Order: sequence, then structure tokens, then C-alpha cells
Amino acid sequence: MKKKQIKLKDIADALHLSVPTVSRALRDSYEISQETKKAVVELARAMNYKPNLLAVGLRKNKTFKVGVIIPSLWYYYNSAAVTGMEEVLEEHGYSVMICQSKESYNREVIQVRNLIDSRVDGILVSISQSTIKYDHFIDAQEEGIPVIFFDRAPSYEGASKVVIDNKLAAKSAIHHLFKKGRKRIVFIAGPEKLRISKTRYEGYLEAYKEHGLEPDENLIINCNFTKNMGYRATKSFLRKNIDIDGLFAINDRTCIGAVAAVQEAGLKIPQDVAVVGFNDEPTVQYLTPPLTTIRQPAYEIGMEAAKLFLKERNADTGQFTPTKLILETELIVRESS
Amino acid sequence: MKKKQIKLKDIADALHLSVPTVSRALRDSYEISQETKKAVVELARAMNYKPNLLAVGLRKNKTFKVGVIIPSLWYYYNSAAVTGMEEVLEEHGYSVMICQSKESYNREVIQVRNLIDSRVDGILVSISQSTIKYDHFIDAQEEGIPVIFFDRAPSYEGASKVVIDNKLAAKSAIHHLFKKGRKRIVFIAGPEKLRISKTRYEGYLEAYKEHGLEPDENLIINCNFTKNMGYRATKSFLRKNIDIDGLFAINDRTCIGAVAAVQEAGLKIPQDVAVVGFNDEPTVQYLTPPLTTIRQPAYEIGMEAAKLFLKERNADTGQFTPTKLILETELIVRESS
DNA sequence: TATATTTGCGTAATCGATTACGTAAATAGA
DNA sequence: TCTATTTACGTAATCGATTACGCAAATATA
Repeated sequence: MKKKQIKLKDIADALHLSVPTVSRALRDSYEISQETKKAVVELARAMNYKPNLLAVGLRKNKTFKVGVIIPSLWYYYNSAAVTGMEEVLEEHGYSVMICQSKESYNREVIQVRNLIDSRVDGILVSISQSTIKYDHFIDAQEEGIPVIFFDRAPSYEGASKVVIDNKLAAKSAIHHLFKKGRKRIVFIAGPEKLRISKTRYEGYLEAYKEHGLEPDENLIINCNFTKNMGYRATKSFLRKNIDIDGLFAINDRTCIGAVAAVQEAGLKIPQDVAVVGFNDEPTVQYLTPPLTTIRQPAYEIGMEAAKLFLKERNADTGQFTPTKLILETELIVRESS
Repeated sequence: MKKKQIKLKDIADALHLSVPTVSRALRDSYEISQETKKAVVELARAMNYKPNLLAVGLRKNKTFKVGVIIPSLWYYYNSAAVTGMEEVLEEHGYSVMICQSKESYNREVIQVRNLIDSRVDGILVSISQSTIKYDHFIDAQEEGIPVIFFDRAPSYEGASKVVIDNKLAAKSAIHHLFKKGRKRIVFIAGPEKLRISKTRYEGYLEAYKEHGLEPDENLIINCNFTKNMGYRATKSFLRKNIDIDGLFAINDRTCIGAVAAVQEAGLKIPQDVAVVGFNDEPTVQYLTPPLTTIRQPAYEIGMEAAKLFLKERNADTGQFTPTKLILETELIVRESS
């Protein structure tokens, strides 16, 4: 039943050659005669020889594997980014190891550690909500493994990043709502610690300033990244009977929950409350009403992050300067605003 | 800058011991004295020693990595299944390598090949739409790598599977619609070749038979697994002006597209057309109207598949009998029906 | 006291590939 | 014709760990 994996020795024995000769023949070394190469290559094909990647990796200290750490596969833009990376990396012979941090700093640390021990050639990360220390990434870099941040990047400046301009994106959403005549815009912010959350909040504030209005702190809701939290937080907010006419949520999931809460309260969207989400997840155009939202080029972010890795994989770790790429977002206007 | 990875030899040299002694001490072998063990373990901690997993894997012929192949991360139930697997496998020290076949047979073959070459300890697969040959899986099994199918399993009987009873699930949906007084139920089937598509169709037919009604072949729409295809296929179907009062779609995404088409045609849901989807994706409860659908225990499917792997990883390949697990689905009734 | 056994460790071989180095035979140059 | 250089391999070392085996010293048994 159990067929043995063919190894170089099997080919060598069959052709009365030595193992290194076979190895060199397969890699088309100049030291090997044409006839020998031909014989080896043909037999290797016939026997369906495939190199043991563990042995190759051990010897060459290169595995052609890249680790990707994302908060969760549930997030549409995370999956999209991963898919973009694969697109680029596969072409260069790399395969991708995906890890979910599930927004846990501890898991993230363990995963980075495991990727290092597995000797991946690079690590691409979108950090978890709870990540505040970056030692694990520095460890990886010190082992000579390039680290690239994408989407959620830390303040740490020692590594390249691919991000969007969160402040600008938030501003564009708020200005859009101003244009629709809204002035009292609820902002459903994400988890307070998260950087993108803060930055989008800054955008919110700046937009108010630019428009000559005073922002009202009572309009800010902090909650987690889930529909349910969005629903509950909005529900309890609405009970306070604060006057509102617009709503901007840090992401579409939270927004969906918020919309449900608003509608349950008898308010009409967009007539009473105009709503803008973030991410343009696939289903939001089919909601009632279809959601206005900010499209983030997740797939492209993934591709760019992968390209940065390809650039940095051979860089001399001594004097390399991290790159920071900022990709553009797009406001998709639909009927909710 | 580049700190060297600590290896056994570094510890051995520092303590004037041999490499095997250090190795044994770390694995708590009975052949090593207590004092030596203590010294080794402490120094290993202090130096932050981590074994090179490539070397360990090569020597032990065991990598503690499991390959998972899914059609796409976009599919909610695929991500859910993967998450369930990780839950189980992590506890046993395995990490997971995720590959997306993107519904391509060729990609699937390459990925299986790559997983074999990477010497994973097992492969868990949900096959692609276009997979009709199973030689690549048989190859893996012949190399001694257990293969477990989940969700989408082939007819091939030589491996264990974890699936749902697609026929029964479809029947329950149709009977539910009958109970609501519907008789002319459109079935939006998936790709014709796909097994789950056929099986759900059988369920559709059987339900009709059990209810004493004659199914109408004109009510069947074959199309791909995407919103857009669901939308377009339904749109062109509705142009034929065939009389309908119910709709059952092979999955929620297709269903969302179909619902959009139905609503655009001026038909009311559920009054004119009662609708049932499949999968209970997270957003469908927020559609207008919220979608009735069949919940598939994707997370549990993943967990069970992982458990089967754990059971089979040490089995004697000679006389092992494949297991077939069938998990229960649940009809979630909402306002669309 | 003499032999048997255990304890604790080292040496050598191994996993499957790659690379440094050596060398006989074939060819080239003087 | 004799030396210099290629050509085309083979041998040995290496990557970092694990395992088989051997062996001296310490302890136990007779």
C-alpha cells in the first residue's frame, strides 16, 4: 500500500551515479554532461521524483513559504488581502501559511514564534486589536525574516507597511454626509485601542472642524467589531434620545447592526438618518437600503504587501529603509445616504 | 543585526556536553541525570532555544502541519470549517496550511502535490467544483498521508468524510414551502457537475413526490455560486413569465442575487414568492426581508474532520475502514417565507 | 572480592538534499 | 611529446536534529 517517496538516491542507484551528480543534473549544472543530464531528467520524470522540501529548506535555509497573520478570516477584507498576496506570491514559487490571531495578542506572539521556527522566508501581518508590543516582530526581523505590515499597521517604524489613509477616508465620509445636509453624525468607533479606530476618529473631528462645526462628544460610540456589538451599542445609545441625523460606522458589520437598531427605533434611512459604512463588504449593496460605504482596496493591499516582501527578501538587513505605501479608498454612494 | 538562531550545539558547547545529550535532556529522557537535565533546560530557556522544525520534521518524518484545501475563503462556511479545524488541531500541536483551490481542479492537484512535498501529516479537503478525478488524493494516501473530505466530498469511497445530508436538507426546505401553501417552487441549482448540487436536486424532487405533486423541469435554474450569477439567471428566468410562488436556492449568495431580481420584477417576498436559502451566512438575517435558510454546522464539520484526522494519523494503512459522518442541518425560518 | 547490572553520557549513523573540494580522463596548448 | 587545462564526475562535509549503539564508571549482586 504505502508507496515510498522517490529520493535522489533511488535515481542515483538506478543509473549507477552518485547522489550529488543527480542533484546537479536536475538543477542543470554546467558540470554535468548532456547525456547524463538527459538520462537523469527522464528517469526523474518517469519515477515522479519530487524533492523533499524539508531537506531542501534545511540545507538552503530557505523554505519558499511565507507566513500571513490576520485577525480573522471572517473579515472580508482580510480574506481579500490574503487572496491578493497568494496571487503575487504563487508566481514566484512561494506558498502561504495563514494564521488567525483572533484579535489576541498572545496568539499572535505564538504564531510569529511558530512561523520563525518553521523558517518561513517572510511574515506579512495585519495586527490584532490587542497588540501593543512589537517585540515578536522585531525577533523575526533579527532572525533575518522580513516583516511587512498591511491594513492594520503599528506605530513601529522599523518595518514596511501597506495601508490606506484612514483619516482621509473618514473625512470623505463625513463631508459626504455634510453635503447631504447632516450635522449631527453619530460615529460608531471601533475598539478604543486600535490605531485605525483613532485615526478614523481624527478624520471625523477634522471634517467637523473644516466644516466649521463643533463636534459633539456624545455622538461617539465605542464598541467591538461585530454586528451584535454594533446593534447593542446603538440600541442603548438611542435610548438616550439624543438628536441625530447621520451615522458613520467604522465597518460594515458594525454598521449593519447599527442600521437594524435605528430601523427598530422607527427611524427611516436615509430620510431621518443617513448612514455610511466602511469596507464595502459584498452583501451590503443588497441591504435595504443599499449601504453607502468606503471601499478599501483590500486585494491590492495584499498584492502590494507581497511585492514589498519580494523586494525585501534579499535586502541587506543592515541599511534597509522601510517603505510606507498608502493606497486610495473610494466612497461608494448608495441609497442609505 | 542578524542574531543567530540558537541550536543544540550552542547549548552543548556552553555546558561541555554532546549534542545528543542536550537533545535527550530537553526531551526528558531517562538516560540523563537530573542535574544535567536541569542545567540544560535552564540554559535552553535562557538562550531562548527553539528547535528547527525543518530538521525535526526531516528526521522524524512528521511535521505537525496539516494541509487544508478549500474552494475559497470567500465562502463563509469554508472559513468557518477551517476555524473549527484549527480549534481542534491546535490543541494537539498541529498548525494548519490553508490553500484555496478557487474551484480549479488544476490548482487543487498542484496544491495536494505541494502539501505532499512539504510532508504535511494530513490533508483535509473540500473539493473544487471541477474535480472529477481523485488520483491526487490517492497519491497522498499512498504516501501514507491521511486524507479527509469535508463538506464537499467526492464519490470516492477510500477516504473518510464529514458531510451533511444534502438531500434531507433540501427536502426540509421544500416541505417547509409546501406548508406555506407554495406549489411552484423554483430551484436555483448550483453547477451541474457538483455533487451537492445533484443531491439537493434529488431532495427537491423527492419532496415533490412525497407531497404528491409533479415537479416541473422548467423551474430548475442551473448557475454558478455567485450573487451575480444568481441575479442574472433569475432575471432571465423571470422574463419567461413562468408562474411561480416559491424559490429555493442552493446557497445564500445565489439567493441574494435571486431575491434582488425577484424584487426588481415587482414581486413581493414572501407574499408573491416565498424564499429559502442555504448556509445561513451572517448577513442574511439583516436582509429585507430576513432570509429563511438552512444552517449548515460548518464549524462542527471542521472540528469533526480534524478529529477524524487525529484518529487516522496513526492508523495502519493496511486495513483501515473509512468513516462517514453525517451532521444535521437546521431550517432557520425567517420572514422571507 | 569478583562479576553483573545499571547509570549517564559520547560516538557514529541517519533523515534527503546541497555544496566544497579533489581527481582521473580527455582535450588543448607549447 | 609533455605539460596545462577542461570536463565530468565522486568523496566528504554540511544543514540541525534524533536514534542506535557502545562503553566507562558507579552501583548492585553473589
